[in-house]
Amino acid sequence: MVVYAGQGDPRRSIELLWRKSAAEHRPGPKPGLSVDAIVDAAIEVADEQGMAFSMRAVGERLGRTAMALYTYVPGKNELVDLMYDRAMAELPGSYPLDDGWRAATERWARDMWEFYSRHPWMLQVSQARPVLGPHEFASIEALAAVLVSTGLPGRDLRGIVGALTYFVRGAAQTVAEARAAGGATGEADEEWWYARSAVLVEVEPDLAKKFPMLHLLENDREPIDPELPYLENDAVENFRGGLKVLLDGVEGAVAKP
Amino acid sequence: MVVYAGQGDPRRSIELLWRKSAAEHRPGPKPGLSVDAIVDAAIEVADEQGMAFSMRAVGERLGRTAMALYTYVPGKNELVDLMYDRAMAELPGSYPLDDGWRAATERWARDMWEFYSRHPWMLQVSQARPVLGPHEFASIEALAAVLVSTGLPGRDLRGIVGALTYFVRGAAQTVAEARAAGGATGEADEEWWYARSAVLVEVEPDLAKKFPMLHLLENDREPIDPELPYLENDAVENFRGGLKVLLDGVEGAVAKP
DNA sequence: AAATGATTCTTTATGCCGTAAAGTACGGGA
DNA sequence: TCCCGTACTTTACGGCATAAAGAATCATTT
Repeated sequence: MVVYAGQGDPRRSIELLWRKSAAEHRPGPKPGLSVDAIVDAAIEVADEQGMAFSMRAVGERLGRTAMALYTYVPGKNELVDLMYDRAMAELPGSYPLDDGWRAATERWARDMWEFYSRHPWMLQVSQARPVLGPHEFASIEALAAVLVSTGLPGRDLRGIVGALTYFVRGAAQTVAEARAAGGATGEADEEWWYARSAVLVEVEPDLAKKFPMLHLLENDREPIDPELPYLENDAVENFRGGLKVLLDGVEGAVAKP
Repeated sequence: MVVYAGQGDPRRSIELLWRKSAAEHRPGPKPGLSVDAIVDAAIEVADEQGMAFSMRAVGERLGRTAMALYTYVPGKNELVDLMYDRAMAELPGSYPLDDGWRAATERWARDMWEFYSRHPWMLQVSQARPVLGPHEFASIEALAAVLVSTGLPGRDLRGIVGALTYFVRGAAQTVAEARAAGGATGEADEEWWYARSAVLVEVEPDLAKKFPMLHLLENDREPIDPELPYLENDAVENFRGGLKVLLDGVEGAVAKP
């Protein structure tokens, strides 16, 4: 399930994100919950069960029914926006530039990678439209500050920010989904590959001859961390290699204006 | 909704993908449908309604109930795998290298961009594990052939393939989801921004001062195609700029081994 | 002190979804 | 002609988000 940002009433959504609600409440029972408590609980549930968590599950974790949440939050979409921005608060607001923009950008990429490992459901929140919460702004600001220090004009930087963001998200998504798929079926990567490659050669014996370039791509594979499962090793290797190429490209732009 | 590849019975799934089912059917009524007819109908529905299409909707398009599909296809997951591989058949199996690998790669990127525009639901099929269908293989083979021609070793190429793929998918996702979100609510980008920026300045008047680097990023914006909505122009600009930087990085690797 | 009415939270219900299970109608082989 | 596997429908189940209505609570007004 992909969740699209900001579809409800704009005023209500943004005031919730920036916590600008009037805190007064006179009559009636005292509120036993709060937006923050709900958001935190929802993040916990999503970390465990993925984006397909249910309002029931969040309510249960708080000892309430699903409908109780609707007192504090207009709906699931808005709750996801709040979760998104709340999680972003974990990310650094700035990166030291002592070792130059490249080291800082690498640091940013690693932080993002680990962040998405902790909160894989974040990768399923649509990027089409920003959530417009305070921590989302802060997180983009941190990367922007690093890249502005290259001296490149905004026109170039926008493409670079996009490329870096897409790249990190894509790489993180691959491992996240591998873990989710493996976790869901309890099937490790090795078993998965074993079962399928057996059928594959049976069904298409000339696979290697039909797609020779693919086989060339598989050369020189060196295990990085034998503790990690197959696909994760792949992903880590690809992440490092891809990031290097990307940053080389940026370096080229910085050198020759 | 994100759909994970290959979770069912491996033999059944792969034989379906490669269309290796025994075609004999003796007793009983003649089949009125076929796997291909179902897959084509499902793609049509998904093109219109996105990945959250329902089995009922696909059945209706074929004049059947949802359950009729289960005679041909084990479940929705397997159907999505089939749709994925079927759609991939639209992509070229090879790219001419007459103008060099860079021109060919740019062509590939543009093809992918347009492909994802036609079939945005493809972006929601998990990339963690390959579908292992014939057209998926062919499509990766095409890009691999282009990149192998650079002479770079497989170790480098895997990272580059990843970076290119993540980048194109990410860029395409941004427009695809913008269109989907706009289409769902009938809200154009301009209106969306207008409503939200008004509330935003009201809620946080010092936004520009709090995030100064973000504002630097917004410099020098030039409209590319005034026909396109706001966010799509952005996306096209970012796509071109990001791809340039990425390919510059590859060029650096090719020049200096 | 009692009544009012806003507020929290639960209960119930609606209409989606994928798909399991059971039933019906068809038609080739014995 | 009967048999039985096949194509397809009907019905049903459990799960989802959430609308609507009711119960319980408590600051404020009378």
